[in-house]
Amino acid sequence: MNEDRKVVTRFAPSPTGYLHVGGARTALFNWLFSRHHGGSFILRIEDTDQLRSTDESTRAILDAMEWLGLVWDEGPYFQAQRVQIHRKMVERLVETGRAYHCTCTPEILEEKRKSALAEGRKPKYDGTCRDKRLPRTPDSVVRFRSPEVGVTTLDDLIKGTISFNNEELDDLVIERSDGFPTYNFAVVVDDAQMGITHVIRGDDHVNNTPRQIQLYEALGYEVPRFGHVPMILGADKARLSKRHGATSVMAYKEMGYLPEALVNYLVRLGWSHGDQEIFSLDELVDLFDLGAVGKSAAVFNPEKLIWLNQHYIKTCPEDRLVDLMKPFWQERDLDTGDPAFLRSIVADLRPRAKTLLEMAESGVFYFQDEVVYEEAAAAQFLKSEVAGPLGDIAGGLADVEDYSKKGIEDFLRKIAEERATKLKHIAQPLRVALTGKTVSPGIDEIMITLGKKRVVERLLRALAYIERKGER
RNA sequence: GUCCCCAUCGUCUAGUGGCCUAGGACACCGGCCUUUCACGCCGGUAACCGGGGUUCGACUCCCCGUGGGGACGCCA
Repeated sequence: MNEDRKVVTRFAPSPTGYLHVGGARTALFNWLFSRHHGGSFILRIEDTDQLRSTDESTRAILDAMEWLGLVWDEGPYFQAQRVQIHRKMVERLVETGRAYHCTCTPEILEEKRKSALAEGRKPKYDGTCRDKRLPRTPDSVVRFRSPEVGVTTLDDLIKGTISFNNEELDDLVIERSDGFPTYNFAVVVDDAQMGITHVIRGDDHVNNTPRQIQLYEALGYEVPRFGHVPMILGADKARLSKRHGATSVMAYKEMGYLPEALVNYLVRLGWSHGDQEIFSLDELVDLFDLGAVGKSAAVFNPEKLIWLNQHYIKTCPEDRLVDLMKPFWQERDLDTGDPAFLRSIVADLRPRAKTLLEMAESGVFYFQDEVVYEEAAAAQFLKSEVAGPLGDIAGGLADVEDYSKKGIEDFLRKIAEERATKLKHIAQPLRVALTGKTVSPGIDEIMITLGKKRVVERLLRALAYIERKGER
């Protein structure tokens, strides 16, 4: 093929479910490849399976693509709307003798398949109708007349050269009895007519490729370059599926992952650039190429994704992080109306959060003036002996002029000293009084974020709680 | 079963015949910091699937085995 032609790639999902992480990685590689080479990227929905395709799935896939930032230059095109074109091309093959009508029933075919498997043979169409020159009938399908001898060679951009003996390949169906083209045919016609120069897809398609190459040739099309990316496996090395955990891209959004974390994680599953782990999208566009994609399957490792997510939470611009967090708190009916308050909360929470969801949950106490005490925390720390120091804090806070981390720490240390105890002994009770929990951001950070007024209110509530408990 | 692909720490990977006493990252284990939890910092455990070749020299090249994955649909 002409090497100086502009690169055109595509992602062609079938709308039979959500976008899963494997598909997302394929889309990402296509997107990066075209961007890197200054080409364009097309989205095509392969909906020729009328039974399983749904509009909801299409919508879900588009949403996920957008969330990941994989914007397409053309499309989405819908394959089912192109059936007239496909039929015309099928007709052309029939006319030239490269395809023929077949009336074998699915039942008979299935039987033959089973017995072939049982006898240890490779199941192949036996060519019953190949030379019968049958006319089209309501139940007939169209099969491609594939060469019986010779070798078809694939020069894969990732896997290298792969050869197939043509005798391994049988006469595949290219048009179903319902008049719709099958995948292997439609994909060839569409890729060729849309000018796709590089077909980058999962390596579960390797075995389809020689058939497709034969179709390109029979149709008189230029054969594109292929790059087959290895599969993503679960922890047990089996193909990644729901039983390994979340596989839907949008599920990761809901679990509080940042799109850049998922993108960074997925790109490193199979691709690398020396020892570098963190990549911005711009860097990826600059650095990505198929030559650095590995040949072997990779195990999906949620731990590393979490680490990346944590990294991106730590480095995300504050305003954006606040915007990302809002929906998580609004979902919990919390008041997100005070921008300064939110910014401060987010600043407290972000260094210790793995996901936005976790961040949202751990920050709920900021919004609740009536702090809910965890039972064990209250039992251990809200006891009568801490009423003294907590009372001192509540009473003395108004006079603290330097209400900063430093000033607050000095103030608390002074109270500890006066009470002849150590800061650590009053820190936990104070933490429980302010948050209801034993684990939280730093006391000083919380006090600044909450402000003196709320801190005093919470302390008074805690003192009342201690008193009530003492009476029982 | 047949065909196709793959094979470096538990995981993701660097490595393209001498730079390897095999590097980085996640996870894990210690230590430091400390008002909890994290963050951070410092340190540690841990791998070239096996066997034959080729070569002065193999993680790197070839063959065989083994293991894993994929395909074998009127699904894509």
